[in-house]
Amino acid sequence: MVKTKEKIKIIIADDHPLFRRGLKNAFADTPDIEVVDEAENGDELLKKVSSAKYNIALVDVAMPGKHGLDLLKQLREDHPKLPILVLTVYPEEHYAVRFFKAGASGFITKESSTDQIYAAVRKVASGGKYASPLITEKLAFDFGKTDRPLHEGLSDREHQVFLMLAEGESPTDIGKKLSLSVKTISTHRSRILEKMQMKKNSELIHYAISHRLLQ
Amino acid sequence: MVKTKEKIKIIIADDHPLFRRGLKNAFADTPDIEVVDEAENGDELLKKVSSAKYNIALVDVAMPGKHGLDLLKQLREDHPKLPILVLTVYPEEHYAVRFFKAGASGFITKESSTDQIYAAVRKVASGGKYASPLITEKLAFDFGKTDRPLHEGLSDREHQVFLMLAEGESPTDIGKKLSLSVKTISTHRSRILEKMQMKKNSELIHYAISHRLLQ
DNA sequence: AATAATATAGGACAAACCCCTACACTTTTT
DNA sequence: AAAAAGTGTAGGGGTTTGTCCTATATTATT
Repeated sequence: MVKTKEKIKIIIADDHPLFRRGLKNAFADTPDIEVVDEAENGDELLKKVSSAKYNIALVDVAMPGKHGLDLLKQLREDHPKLPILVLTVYPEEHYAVRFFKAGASGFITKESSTDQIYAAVRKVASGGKYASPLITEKLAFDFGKTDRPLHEGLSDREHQVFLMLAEGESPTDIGKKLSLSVKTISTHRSRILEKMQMKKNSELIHYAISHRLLQ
Repeated sequence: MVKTKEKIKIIIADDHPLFRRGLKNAFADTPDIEVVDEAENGDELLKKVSSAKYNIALVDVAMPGKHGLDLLKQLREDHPKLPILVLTVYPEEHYAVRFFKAGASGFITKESSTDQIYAAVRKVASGGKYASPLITEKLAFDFGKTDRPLHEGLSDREHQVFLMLAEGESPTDIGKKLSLSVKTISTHRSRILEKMQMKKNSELIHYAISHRLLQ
């Protein structure tokens, strides 16, 4: 139907040379997608992207230098119209939401097959959003809920207990410090975990650290 | 000294299709190295390695199924003569020593350039050992054992349990995964805490995060 | 060969923890 | 105003962990 079709021009950003090579090679098989540039860290990506000749940025968010949400937000700010397809190594349903909220157009893991990646690129290039079925489900589930960070939904008492748990204090100690029964702390804990959609204290610790809620 | 140009036959094991593709593509450029097989997890690797003949196994040690030091040791046991070149995403200095002790012939990170990987493969194929300059330095440095990071004093098993605890896994789950009694995990935990001069699991988590030992 | 470290785990008991339930009180919603 | 939802508190009962001690087989180190 289309004769002179414009190729989708993408820039890939990943700190692993071999992974970039795999990507380039994979896209070499497609008639409609072309890797026109690459970057091996966030700063390089930001620099190259300013020349504005790409249709998509395919970005690993776990790179040295500027990375993660910071990188994503920066990209968004500098180039509001450039669609960003986020690549990640972890199956993190947890963070997918965050990335989408920060403006990503798609989210795929590195375990994905080439076909999945082609699909994601095409979808995103045409202005759509792409997420794996798993993540889509998760997003749908989350979308009734708060727009704010998870921990802001906690009550004052819960927040207080949350921080103490995140610091590794035992329910018993917390109970003593607050002159409450361990049972009470335990109940708070359950509600905290529920609100934050977590199952273990270790997740609270990770959350608190990554959100700089400690010290 | 080699006249007959036998190609070095390697099998690559990595769970990321695109990374495997990158590797294969990179070796397609070399006249003396050939990727003759691949595996996408540890068990598949063990199976394949027992049948066919390879000169080297190039193995990502962070795969689903059998992996890490366990995989390495198993490979070593089944095929004492097959040189194993370990690939990893982790910051090399933390783990290299452990892998060499377990019988790896070489150790490179996924950040390596193709040239470094070619060099490593050739070195290892000819019966040598390969380590990046950084690791070599580190090894030499550690020889005059100054104050080493706490976690390096752990035995392999302890290290493994340490990481699982740091990820927040419960003793019961760890026991199941490793087919060990909870008691054993508990004993390991005590020794880990003692060696690392800590008292609580939460400290392990903090340590692991701040030392980037978790993916 | 001797010694130390490692990997394994049992027993016994205590401490801690978790799930479920409950209830009073407050805030929000209808 | 009535109903619903949220918050702070805690008990009961069962499960999981931790502790301390002990033990044995296998490796490493000296």
